[in-house]
Amino acid sequence: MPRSREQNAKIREESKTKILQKSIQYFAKNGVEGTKIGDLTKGIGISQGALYVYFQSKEDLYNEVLLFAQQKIASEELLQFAQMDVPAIRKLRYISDYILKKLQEEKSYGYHMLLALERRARGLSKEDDPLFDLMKSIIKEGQKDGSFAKGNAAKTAEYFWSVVYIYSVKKCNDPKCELLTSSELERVVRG
Amino acid sequence: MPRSREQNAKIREESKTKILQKSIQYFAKNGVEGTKIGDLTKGIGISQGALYVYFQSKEDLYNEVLLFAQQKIASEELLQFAQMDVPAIRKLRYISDYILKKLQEEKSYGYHMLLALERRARGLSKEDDPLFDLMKSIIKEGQKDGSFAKGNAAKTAEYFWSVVYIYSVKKCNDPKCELLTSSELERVVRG
Amino acid sequence: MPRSREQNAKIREESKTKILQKSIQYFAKNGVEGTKIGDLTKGIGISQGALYVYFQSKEDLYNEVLLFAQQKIASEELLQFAQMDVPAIRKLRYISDYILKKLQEEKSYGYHMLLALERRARGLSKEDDPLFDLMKSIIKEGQKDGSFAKGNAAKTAEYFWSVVYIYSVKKCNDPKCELLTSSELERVVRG
Amino acid sequence: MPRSREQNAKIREESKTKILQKSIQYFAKNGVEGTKIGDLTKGIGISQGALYVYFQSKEDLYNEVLLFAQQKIASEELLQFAQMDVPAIRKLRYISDYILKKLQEEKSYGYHMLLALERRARGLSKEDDPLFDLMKSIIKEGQKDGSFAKGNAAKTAEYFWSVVYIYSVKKCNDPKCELLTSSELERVVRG
DNA sequence: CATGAATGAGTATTCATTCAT
DNA sequence: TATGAATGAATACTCATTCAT
Repeated sequence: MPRSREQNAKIREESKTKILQKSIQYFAKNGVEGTKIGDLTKGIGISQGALYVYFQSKEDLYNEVLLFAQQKIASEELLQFAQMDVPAIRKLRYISDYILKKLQEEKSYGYHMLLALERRARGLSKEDDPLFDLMKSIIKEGQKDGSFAKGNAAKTAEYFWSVVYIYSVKKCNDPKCELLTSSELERVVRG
Repeated sequence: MPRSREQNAKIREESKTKILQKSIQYFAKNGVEGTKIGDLTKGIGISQGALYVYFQSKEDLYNEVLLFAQQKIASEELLQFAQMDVPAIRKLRYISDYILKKLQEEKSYGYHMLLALERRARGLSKEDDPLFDLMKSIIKEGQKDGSFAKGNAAKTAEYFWSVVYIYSVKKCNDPKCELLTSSELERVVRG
Repeated sequence: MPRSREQNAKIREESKTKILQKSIQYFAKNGVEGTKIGDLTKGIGISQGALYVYFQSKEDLYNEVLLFAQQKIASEELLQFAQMDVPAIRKLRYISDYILKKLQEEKSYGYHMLLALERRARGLSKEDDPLFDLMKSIIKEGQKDGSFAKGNAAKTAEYFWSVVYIYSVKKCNDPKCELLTSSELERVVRG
Repeated sequence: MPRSREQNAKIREESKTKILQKSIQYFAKNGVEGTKIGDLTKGIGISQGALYVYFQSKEDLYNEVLLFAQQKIASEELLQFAQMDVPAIRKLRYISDYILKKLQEEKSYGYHMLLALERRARGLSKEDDPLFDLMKSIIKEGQKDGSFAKGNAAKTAEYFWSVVYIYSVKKCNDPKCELLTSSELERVVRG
């Protein structure tokens, strides 16, 4: 009895997700050029051919991995902090605490964050994205109530996430490295 | 009639420096894995063989390029600011102004800075280096006179240079990107 | 549907053996340095990449080829002559006849013999090997019954195989060259 | 004052001889393909360019080295033994003693002998040469007086020199290896 | 003639991708 | 779909030879 169309789609989706999930650490640690398909598939536990069933090319896989990481990060509680009914300065603290705690505790969180921020932090993309918008709106709010430094909110948001990015990179390369404290991280916003 | 020993030494020195100098932008833009020896030598205007007269391997070249960039940055006026007879806060300002102005004006300064900071910023090296020591001593001084935020000076110095690094990366990938202002950069130190 | 594990193992085994088998003549004729991977793979009828699926490097392939040739030679009837219930002098004659006949008739036998003896004959190895042990024991036996010249049996065995080696080389380079007769070859042992 | 034509010729000859002399060990140890011009010239203590003043190519140098080695060996006392007024068996002994003693005592004698015999021993040349003729005539003489085994004298001479060749190779690769004794060597002739 | 830096064709090796099973 | 052997274009590196000085 052949599988139904839905079952097939589900299985396909699961396989694809498994590959994306496990690819993240390779791209995070070694970049696109530094990641070898042979190592990757061996690490994942699939054949090289299987990869090309789900992805057209290494480049394609990498792009999907970036999207996957962005969605993972954005689907976290992170975005919910923006809607809490507390002053901007508290929101910022919740976010900083959350990120730094996760970076400290979950190795994979660093990989996700690194890849989620990669293109923007390196100046390769200016596209809108939820993380950026989140921080921008909090900064505007905080500037209005006087608790944050004046200045271009978009620029400051980018500053904030750039710092998060570079510390994700550090943590990814050296898991024992010391992270910033929340108040250190917040300096870039609060001035 | 052969060239004199000095002539040869000079030719060798010049060739090696030319290679190092011109390699910087390739490694800064593309990293080690992304830099192809064929492109590199074509860009420099030498044969592939010539490269291997001076460097044992691509990896070797890359390491020498990193050192070269570090020395270039450290040989700038940058280190002299530390010895000026002004308060720490003024030294910091001179340094911030200097770096941001150079990053803005000279494309190659970004390449040098990026490579000079690369290993440390990515958590791949903890070795002492002049830039790091410079900032650490200024921070200690500023903490003593109360103008900078308290905290581990080494950690704060690393924070500062990490920000300089990531903005060098941005500038390298997108020459038109907007840089931080000095006071924005200084936030990570002043709190 | 993927091949079964056994099918793959068989394919691998066959491919590897095919490469080893066909490489022999290249290394026998041209040595390691004189053998070009491009020529070799073209001659075998495979891509260059395929070679590196089975062997780590040219050096590695060469070493495996040496072993393969040794095993091939040692798996021949050659070793069985030692156990026959005849005097040493007859064993020696059987062996001499066998080797010289095969050298004469099968071009590939010369390649195998050449490579099997290569390292020992050139003074690059003193390891025990079946051919050497075979001859040593026959020599000891023949010395005991007085039919062979006195002297260090190991040294005499090496002498014998050295002569076989150099005539294999000759035959490999000049297929029309005249070989020794058995009694000429046996002189080194019989005195 | 420019040098006279003769002086120039003499200097040229000396330089060339020096190169030939010192090249021998490289070709003896590593063969043509295994000998790198860079190593060779460095070892000799001349520039790479200088080599091409005297020799057209590596191949050319190698051929001249072979000739040089042959002449060196043939200019030794070796050839004089043939004219001594003693039985063939004594001549053979003188020659065997002489060769084995020189091989034992002078490392460079092995290199010369190896190269002098190289092409013939490997079946790459059938040209007449003095060593070969020397042995052939002694063998014929010994066969006439009944002290040597019957058979084709040319073939036996080749056999003799092949053994000398392979033991030169051994000695060259492993200077501590044990050589044959004269009577062992003579077996191939005496039967 | 001598030097040694430079060349570039040649060579070994890698790796993303394909394809028969 | 899944496998992994095979491909071949790309890549790093070598080395005999040339040439300006």
